Amino acid sequence: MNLKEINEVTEEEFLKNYKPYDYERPSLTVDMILFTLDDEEEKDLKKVPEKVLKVLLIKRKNHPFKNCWAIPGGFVDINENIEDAVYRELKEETNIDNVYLEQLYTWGDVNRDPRMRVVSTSYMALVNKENINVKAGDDAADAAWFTIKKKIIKTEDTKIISQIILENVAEDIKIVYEITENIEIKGYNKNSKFEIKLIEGDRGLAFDHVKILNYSLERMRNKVQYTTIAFSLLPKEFTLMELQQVYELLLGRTLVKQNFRRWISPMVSKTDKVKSNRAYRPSSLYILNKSYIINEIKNI
Amino acid sequence: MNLKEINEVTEEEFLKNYKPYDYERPSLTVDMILFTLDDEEEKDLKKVPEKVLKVLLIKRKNHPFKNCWAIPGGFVDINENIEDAVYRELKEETNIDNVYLEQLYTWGDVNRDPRMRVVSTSYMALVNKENINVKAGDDAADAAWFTIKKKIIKTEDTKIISQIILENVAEDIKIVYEITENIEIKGYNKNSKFEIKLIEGDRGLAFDHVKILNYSLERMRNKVQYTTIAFSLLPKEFTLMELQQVYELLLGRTLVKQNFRRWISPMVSKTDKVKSNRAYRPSSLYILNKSYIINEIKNI
DNA sequence: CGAATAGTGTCTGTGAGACATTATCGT
DNA sequence: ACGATAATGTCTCACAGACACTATTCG
Repeated sequence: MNLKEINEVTEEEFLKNYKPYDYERPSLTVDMILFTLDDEEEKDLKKVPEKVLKVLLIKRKNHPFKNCWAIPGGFVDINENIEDAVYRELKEETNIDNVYLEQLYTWGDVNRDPRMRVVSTSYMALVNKENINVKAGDDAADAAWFTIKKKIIKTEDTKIISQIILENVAEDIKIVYEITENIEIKGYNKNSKFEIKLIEGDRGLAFDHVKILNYSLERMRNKVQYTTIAFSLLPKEFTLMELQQVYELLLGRTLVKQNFRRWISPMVSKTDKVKSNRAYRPSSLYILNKSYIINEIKNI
Repeated sequence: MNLKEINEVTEEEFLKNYKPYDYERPSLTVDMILFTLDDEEEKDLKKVPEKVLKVLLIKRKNHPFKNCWAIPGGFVDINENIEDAVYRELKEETNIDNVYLEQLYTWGDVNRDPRMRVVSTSYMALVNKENINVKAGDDAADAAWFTIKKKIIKTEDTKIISQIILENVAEDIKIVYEITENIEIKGYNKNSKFEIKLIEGDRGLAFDHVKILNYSLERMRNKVQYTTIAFSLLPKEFTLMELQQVYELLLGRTLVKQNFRRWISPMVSKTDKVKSNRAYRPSSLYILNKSYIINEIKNI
């Protein structure tokens, strides 16, 4: 044993005497982007109601961004895993329990929050509206589902201009953002910079929450193509037409009926129930074959 | 104006008087998983050298996990964006500058670090070894490239057993972990739990770094299929055989030559240079067409 | 010349896209 | 009967997989 080793402390001793340096640390929060599906009003009984995508927002009752709408979330406790925090917050603000929350991204810019340094890890879930029951949390004056749409306005080589439209008819709120995505090449990857501008609505969303919503829409559009998350938006039993509507909504393009059915057919099973409350031939209800949740599905 | 509104403070006043509550906060670090490609020794001039994937690890010179190998990284400063921190650390430990670092995941379990609560956001980059020059940072006694391989041992319905093998011949180190992935269904998503066991080597990697490496290998395998990141591992000019080797290595399966060439052909352009230092017909060097970096490529 | 890779040609089956047709419901 | 969707059928074209063959280099 040489001199150096004699002078060394063991890991046990080191940890016993360890005092964290007294430097400042960021606060850590979690955000949950909850998406759900809803039927648009349709009086004509001969037509299938259109589906719309909705996102859960809360109205902040405290400063900063008082009275602005925001993505629900909260602080992570020092003795709490991040995962546990997000499931706790989810349970506090809705009654949801058995949902899969997927970690999306961690937002760590210095000036995200005007109060202090706050780093936020965002999670996303797709839920069936019938299963949940939203209640406002501590920091929320109100909670409401907003329809969310992303419209592509213009695409160039390295620039994409789009709009994010958030709307709640009951509250009479419409918020429209214009998002300019500038694509840079860094090495062999693309790296986008976003410019965000509020173009309609009295006030925008709190913090950098538009950016987070935009990111989660993109992630969802990708995931929908090779997983079965789209099914989370529908009840256990659904018609193939409803399922197709969901895919069209999430992908942002129309699909040819028979081709969609051919693609989806190995994943679903027909039940002996039918849905028949409208002025056309009733359609069979289908369920998802469980094995397809585990294995990645073929690209649509 | 009602009584409530009279009593309200403005956001400006609120922020001026805001004192952060004195609760404990986690420390925040970044980890960088750097992958590169290397030729395996091949004396037979008639054969093309095999490619191996390598990952950069540093040897910790302080407690905890003193003398264990670890993923390079460091603390995020309170006045520093997370992104800036990871690029700063990258520059400090290597001389890399113009690489794209992709955020992977944020690890937030309470007991990740025996000293205190540390939350870590990990980033990944694929680099060409020729462009970089690794130097050990402050907390690192040493830095070295380890070959990394993931072998599937057994796959069942909801359980996958694999091994992660890390090796450095110069340092005479071989570390093997067995990873058992238990797949659960949560809603319409899969949710994996991992059991990790060191089965070869004097000591394992520091902290939860095997878990992070495992995650990044999976992410890379996915990304390789619809982006051009594989090209980051090669020099600007490469042969189609080298490129195929990279794809085979990252995907973990062999590809048929002509099919691979047909698939890759729209993405690359032949230069008028050739590579000819071995005992067989020289091969043309190719370059990637820049437009394919931006647009997503077709699935392989 | 031999042993290896470079590079091209081509057959085949699968499956996506598109279009067409019949069946069935409520009004 | 009408207007809508349900459900099935089928033609075509693109392309992935597989295999075969020739060309070229260095030792």
